[in-house]
Amino acid sequence: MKRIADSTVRRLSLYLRFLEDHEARGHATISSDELARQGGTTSAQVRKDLSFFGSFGKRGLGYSVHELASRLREILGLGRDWKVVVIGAGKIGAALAQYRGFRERGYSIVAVYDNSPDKIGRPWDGLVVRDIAGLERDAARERFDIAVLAVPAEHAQGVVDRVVKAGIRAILNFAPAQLNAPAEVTLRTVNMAMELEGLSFALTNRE
Amino acid sequence: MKRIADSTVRRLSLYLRFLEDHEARGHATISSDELARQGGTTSAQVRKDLSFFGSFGKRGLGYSVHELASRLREILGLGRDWKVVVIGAGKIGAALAQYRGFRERGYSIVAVYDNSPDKIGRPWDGLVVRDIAGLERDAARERFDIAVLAVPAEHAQGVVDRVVKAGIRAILNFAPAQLNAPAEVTLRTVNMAMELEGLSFALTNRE
DNA sequence: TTTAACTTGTGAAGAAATTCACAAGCTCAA
DNA sequence: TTGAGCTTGTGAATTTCTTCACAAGTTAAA
Repeated sequence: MKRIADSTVRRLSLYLRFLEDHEARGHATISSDELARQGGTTSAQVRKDLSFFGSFGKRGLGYSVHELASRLREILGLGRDWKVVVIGAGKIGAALAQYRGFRERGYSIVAVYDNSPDKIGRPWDGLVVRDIAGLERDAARERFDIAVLAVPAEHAQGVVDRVVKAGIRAILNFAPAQLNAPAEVTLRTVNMAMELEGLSFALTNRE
Repeated sequence: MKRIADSTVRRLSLYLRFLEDHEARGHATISSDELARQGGTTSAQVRKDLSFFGSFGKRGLGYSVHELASRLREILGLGRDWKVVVIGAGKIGAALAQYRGFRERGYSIVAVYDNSPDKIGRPWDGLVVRDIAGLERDAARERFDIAVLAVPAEHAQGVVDRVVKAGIRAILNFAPAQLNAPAEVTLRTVNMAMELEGLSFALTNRE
């Protein structure tokens, strides 16, 4: 498959959100123009994004809301359940765990790890905090799909290395650190500092 | 000033992080190549990013770590304190509040708002949760710079409208919703669902 | 001083992403 | 069946972003 830009994938997520709204309201079809308006983009962009994956619309009519939503779910890998492990049983991990959209979309948090003796063994959102030392062993048996990192920046790279060794191939990192993983592992970082600095940059450099 | 791409600003944040490391280790100079290696980019990219703002290096030698860090802080608006309000006194807001890097970099959380009678008046990280109804009035007096939104998606647009009316011109949104704000307001959204779907997309569409 | 080894800053080239613009297909009403 | 009114899908054009490549400046050693 031709390489798909990250920006395209993000927009597909967005379109899916809108489609689900429309689905809930019982709308049968939607045009690229309507999707574009809601997503803050252009209709050509919407059609181009979709065109990488096939042609889902009907000329003159638009897209079947239900069918397009269904295709996007398939494209985004929402057709199955993903086993997510949270690494770091602190506040950030806890905030993530209570995020509704998580389970709703098929991401099930099946385990939580920490390295602190104070936390290991404690109950945590219906689970018990496990010792990070057992990650590789557990992963071999339980086949985790995605690791969410909510650990301090100074430990993040070490955790990534273990996660990779454990055979997990997708990582969502919340530590404010630049991390390296082999090419076959997908790593995304959400960095608060970067977002805030984007804002203060804009506030400072406004003409 | 020429419009600066978002991607450039994000990289500047990254470079600053590295420079601070090097500063702490007492390194006097650094080359674009070293910065690039750490940031996962190319030296040409580093130099190009910096060139939008001036020329800070010395040929044959590289950049003064201290001077470049200082210039980047200035560019990113880290020379002053920013007054941040958190809207939504739930778990996400709480997780944000305890994030160290926040205060360290000059972002001070000066107020927290909610609309729930259960929460209003309660202590919260050294503050007292305020009634969102008073936002506009408070903002006029206290001159808030940045609003961090940690409210349910269905309320997010309403809150944005109030925040804008209150004269705040930068918003960091954690609600999984596509929001609209006038052009003079900078709005960034961090959307967990989008990040996760980026991962499951990658896992699903790997050839 | 001279030379070798570096490194920056930046136009120009190249690649990637977005937008344009239009042929072609579909629907509906008459 | 015809025609008007929409809307898609997609090459081409355009814009934006990244990489190339090299002149010019700096350092240090001989």
